[in-house]
Amino acid sequence: MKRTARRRRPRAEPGTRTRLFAAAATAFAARGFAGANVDRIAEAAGVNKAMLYYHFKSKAGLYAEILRDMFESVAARLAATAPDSDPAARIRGMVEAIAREAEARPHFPAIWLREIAEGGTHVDKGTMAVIVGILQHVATAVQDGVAAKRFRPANPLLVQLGIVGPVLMFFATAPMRRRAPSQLHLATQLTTEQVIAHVQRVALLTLEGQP
Amino acid sequence: MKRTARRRRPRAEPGTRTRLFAAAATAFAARGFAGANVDRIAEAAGVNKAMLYYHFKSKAGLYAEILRDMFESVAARLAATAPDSDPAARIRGMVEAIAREAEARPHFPAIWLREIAEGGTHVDKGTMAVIVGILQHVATAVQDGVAAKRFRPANPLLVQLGIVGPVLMFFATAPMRRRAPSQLHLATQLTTEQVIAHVQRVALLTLEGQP
DNA sequence: TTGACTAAACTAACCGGTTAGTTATATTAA
DNA sequence: TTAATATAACTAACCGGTTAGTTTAGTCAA
Repeated sequence: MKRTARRRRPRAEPGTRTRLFAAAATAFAARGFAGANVDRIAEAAGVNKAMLYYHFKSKAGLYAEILRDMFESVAARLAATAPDSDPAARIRGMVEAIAREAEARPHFPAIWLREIAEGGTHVDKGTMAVIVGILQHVATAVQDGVAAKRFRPANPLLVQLGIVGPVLMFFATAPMRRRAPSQLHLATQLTTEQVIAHVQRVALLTLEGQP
Repeated sequence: MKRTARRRRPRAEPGTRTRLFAAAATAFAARGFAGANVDRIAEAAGVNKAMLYYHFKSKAGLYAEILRDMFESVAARLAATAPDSDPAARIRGMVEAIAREAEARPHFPAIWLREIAEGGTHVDKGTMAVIVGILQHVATAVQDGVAAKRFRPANPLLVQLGIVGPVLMFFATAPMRRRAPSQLHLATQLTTEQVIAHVQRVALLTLEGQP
């Protein structure tokens, strides 16, 4: 039995691969790698499941591609902020890169938090190199700032955590805060700009302030 | 619903229930709710799978118990720090409560990060109340500090994120850092005390410092 | 007797992944 | 011009294995 006229996919619509990618990113963010279901991903993308295996190697391969894509995008944002600018500007740039990425790709914070919880099990070597590069960006900014006597000595790891932690948590907890009891004013609307400004201020206060 | 009376027979080994609880917490932290496997949890606890369903309602019920237990423990730690102490001490107490909990129950940070990523899907009403109480502790400390003109006005959510984010991330990323390339000195040994001191300092610097 | 437990079989649903076959479009050979 | 062919994109149906959860039958100690 023929169905009613097979829909012609207009050029304007994103391709099957792109739609699968987006649907998978949403599913992985919401349910995790093990919790996400390839049948439902395909359904959400409006294609047959076999197409997922036509365009991607496997569920794990698709996930790995999403991971790499995420971090390469962050690295690209970082590269856009002049790497030779002064240390404080580089710290601010890091905060902004993470926050803008989280805004542009809503699946980014949740997937990243999950990957941390899982000990980076799905992070392949290439992706790990990208991540290391991103963190290195912060570490060298701190080092340069200390060398220029603009920053007081600080453990780079603590600075990284002080930036990535709050920013990721802010975006990742958004769905939860919406469900939280309203008596607690956790749901207060905060703009991305306010979060960026706050984390930038805290990071630099820590680095520039007195002990 | 009747809770089984906790009359444990004196035995050298920890009870079956306790071992199941511990094995499940480890599995849920490492693999997430969907990724964890009840057969393997039972095997890790050294008991038959049927015992899991004898002691707990279901996989979801077991997970919910672990969640509640985690947050009740944090709340208990917080309650131990005099709630009428000065605002700065209460902020410091929050940092310490989270960090000590993470140290005492290694599954705590990973499970909590996953639950955030999942939008609190598994958090029941009672557990949510405990969580709200914990966050409220920070919010009122900020309010009191502002009222006493010891703190400058600050969004409570940003203060909470600035404490919980870095501390959770520090402990949760530990397994990942161990696997990270050694050229990056991310694996530098930081003690819990150092992390506590740093996050306390940053939080109070933000609240007490000048704009 | 009863509560705590072992061992193992069982089920119904679900999962990731494969397969054989179909359709649309473009290319090429006569 | 047109018929044969190539190729990419697609589908329905299926497959073997795994999963949470149940059940049955029996052990053991207080």
